[in-house]
Amino acid sequence: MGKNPNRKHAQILEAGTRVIAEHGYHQAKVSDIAKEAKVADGTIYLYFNNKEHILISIFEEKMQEFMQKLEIIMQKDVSVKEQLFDMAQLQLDFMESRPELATLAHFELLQTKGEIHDNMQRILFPFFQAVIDIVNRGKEEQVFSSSLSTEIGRICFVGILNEAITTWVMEKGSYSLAAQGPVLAEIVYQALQTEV
Amino acid sequence: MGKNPNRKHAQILEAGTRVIAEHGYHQAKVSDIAKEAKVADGTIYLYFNNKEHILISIFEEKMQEFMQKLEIIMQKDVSVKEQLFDMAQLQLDFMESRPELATLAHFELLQTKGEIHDNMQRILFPFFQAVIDIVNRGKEEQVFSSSLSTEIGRICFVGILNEAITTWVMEKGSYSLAAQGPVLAEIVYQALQTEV
Amino acid sequence: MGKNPNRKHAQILEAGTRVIAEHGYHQAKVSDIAKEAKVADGTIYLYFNNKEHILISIFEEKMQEFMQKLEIIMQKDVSVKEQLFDMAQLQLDFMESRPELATLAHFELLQTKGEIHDNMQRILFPFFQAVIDIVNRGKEEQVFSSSLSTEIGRICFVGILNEAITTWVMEKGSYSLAAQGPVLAEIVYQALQTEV
Amino acid sequence: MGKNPNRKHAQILEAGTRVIAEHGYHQAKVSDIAKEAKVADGTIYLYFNNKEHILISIFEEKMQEFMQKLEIIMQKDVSVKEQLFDMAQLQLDFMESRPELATLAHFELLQTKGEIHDNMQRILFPFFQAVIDIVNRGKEEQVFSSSLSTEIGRICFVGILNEAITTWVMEKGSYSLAAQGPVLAEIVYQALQTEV
DNA sequence: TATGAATGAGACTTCATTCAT
DNA sequence: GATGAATGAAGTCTCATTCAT
Repeated sequence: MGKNPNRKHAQILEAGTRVIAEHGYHQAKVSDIAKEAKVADGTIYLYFNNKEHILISIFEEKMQEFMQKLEIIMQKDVSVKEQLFDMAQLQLDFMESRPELATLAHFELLQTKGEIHDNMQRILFPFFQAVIDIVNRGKEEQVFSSSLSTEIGRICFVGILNEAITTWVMEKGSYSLAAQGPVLAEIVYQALQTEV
Repeated sequence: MGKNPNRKHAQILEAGTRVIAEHGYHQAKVSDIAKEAKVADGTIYLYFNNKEHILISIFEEKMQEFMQKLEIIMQKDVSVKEQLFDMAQLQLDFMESRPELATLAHFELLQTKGEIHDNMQRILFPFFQAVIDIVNRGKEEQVFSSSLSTEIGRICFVGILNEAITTWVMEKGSYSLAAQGPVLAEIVYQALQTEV
Repeated sequence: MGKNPNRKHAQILEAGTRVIAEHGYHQAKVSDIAKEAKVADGTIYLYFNNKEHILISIFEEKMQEFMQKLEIIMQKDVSVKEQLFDMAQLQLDFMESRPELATLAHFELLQTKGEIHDNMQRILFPFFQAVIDIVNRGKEEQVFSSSLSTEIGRICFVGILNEAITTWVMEKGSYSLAAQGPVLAEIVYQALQTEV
Repeated sequence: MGKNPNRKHAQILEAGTRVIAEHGYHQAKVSDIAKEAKVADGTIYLYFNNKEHILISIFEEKMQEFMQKLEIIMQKDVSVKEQLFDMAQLQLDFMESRPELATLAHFELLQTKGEIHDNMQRILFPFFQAVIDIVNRGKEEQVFSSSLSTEIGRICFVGILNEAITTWVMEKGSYSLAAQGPVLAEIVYQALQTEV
């Protein structure tokens, strides 16, 4: 009665997310993850090559889920403004419902080299690309300033939302992150119109 | 030849900055820092209680230096716009001239608990306060939207500059960060006028 | 399709011989032997008590096969010289056709205590006895020196052939071992005539 | 008062020799060696890169000692017979005074691949070369048969002495190994005269 | 002050063995 | 009998910290 065949895989991933989010990657012991997942230490290694692989897998899986939702938004035939608002809202909603992920998401910033870094970059790439796409579309449709480089546009979008999420994490989710969506989106929308 | 009495203290701090910036805090070995500082392993512990304290001291010292420069700007009797531009420029200039610090600066994001986190928050607090002050002044002088909360204003400023710095670090400083100052400041300035 | 009832037993033994000969006993994983034998890990334990017993069983079985051939030679009514030549040739032929066994055969040297050692000694005993018998017969028939102890005689025979086999294993069987039979036997025959 | 600077190095090597000889390399735990050497586990790693390196170092050091004695014999201006007798006697004397080494010496036979094997081969090479030299000299001086290949000659010498040593180890040194020197040397001397 | 050899707790990972199916 | 997922004990190695000199 092993239930779902990869039930254990999911259990470990969930446990890993909780433990790493709480203690940080380096403080998180594999045996803690095992205990949290209610499996033996060795069982971890039936599903993951090593500790690093757990972290990367968590990130990859969550990001996949996020990207699926993002792609639906990206394919909608709506105005730039509406799309940008939807994107921002999605990001905040997603993080609010998975606060551990919000904590993990900043991990890559630290890893300026090594396998973890490379994988994080790889995994984040499609998201960055989506932001670049919406900025470019806005510039083409002349709702955004053509005097701003696309990269600077991406920095605005990502930076404002990231800082909002980080702040919320620091405050341990004591208020609604999602409720800030419209305001933050409006600010980004206005920022991208800056003529320089 | 001991020169200055706390010559060693400075040596260790500089060495620590380089080693931690290169490998990350957890990968940095105390013995590596000692070697880089050209002192014995044990000497480190004459100046610092433990490894954590090296990190905190680095951060504290650099931030002190930064805050001194920032205070000069804050006390100037100039327009809100000029002050905000000066603040942004200072931050970018400072980071470009100390790329290791830029790398370290994001460390606190990871530490959601523990002594490091608490100290980082304490050290960053005066800077955040300065940003809050300029936002408030702008709102009072009605150059910024009064419909934006001050905290959201702070998020805009900090988020956009942080992301610009992070991106520059990731690209290993392959372009001039300081040169982006005017554009980024202009964007922040515009963003803060958003009516919601 | 179970064919022979102890078909699996033989499969595992053959697989064990290959895997242990290739990697050595300690490096050989039970799961590798299972994979090579195309059975499940757990199946191994239906036929063998533990990993050690696989090794002992391999040795025992191969030695049994060898001893059957040796006994035929021992019962032939031929001269001491002919019998000694036949014995040497058999040993080399046998090893050349089972190079994995040659590798395993030296294992006992390592185990100066423990269950493996005791079993190896037990298994090798009949072979040593056969060598002792031929030496004794030679001494009785006065073709070998009576001034040599039988044990020293045994050491000559076993030592020379063993070293020849070991060398051949080290050279990864790049030449014919069996072809050295007549020369090596001649040397042993002469050595056993040494008066001291 | 650290006494000799590499006192610890020697302590660990001696402890390693004892522990590995008793339990075998794979059964010997690094922590056992540390305990036997009366140092902390971590101290081992100040002097050796890893467990393998301990084994190789033991072998290398003992072999160096042996080779120094052997070289003295090799340079004496004596007859082939006398030199061969001296070589055999040295080997037996050396092993009898270091029974642990005798146990270790056979280890290389097992390691048909890997770093240990390569190092053992490298370390044993000079000894094999010395045996080859004496065999060649005997052939040149026509005291040994010219119809025997040098390699076969080496096999005789090494094989007979090895088996004598192994047997003595198995019997746990219950008799004098060195006392067998003259007899064994005589046998080897005679064996090398075999015409084929 | 300064040194750096020594410590030893603790982490990750492996793998022989078990047992529910 | 057969399976193979799961177990968990055990071992190697690291590195922050100490302390005798």
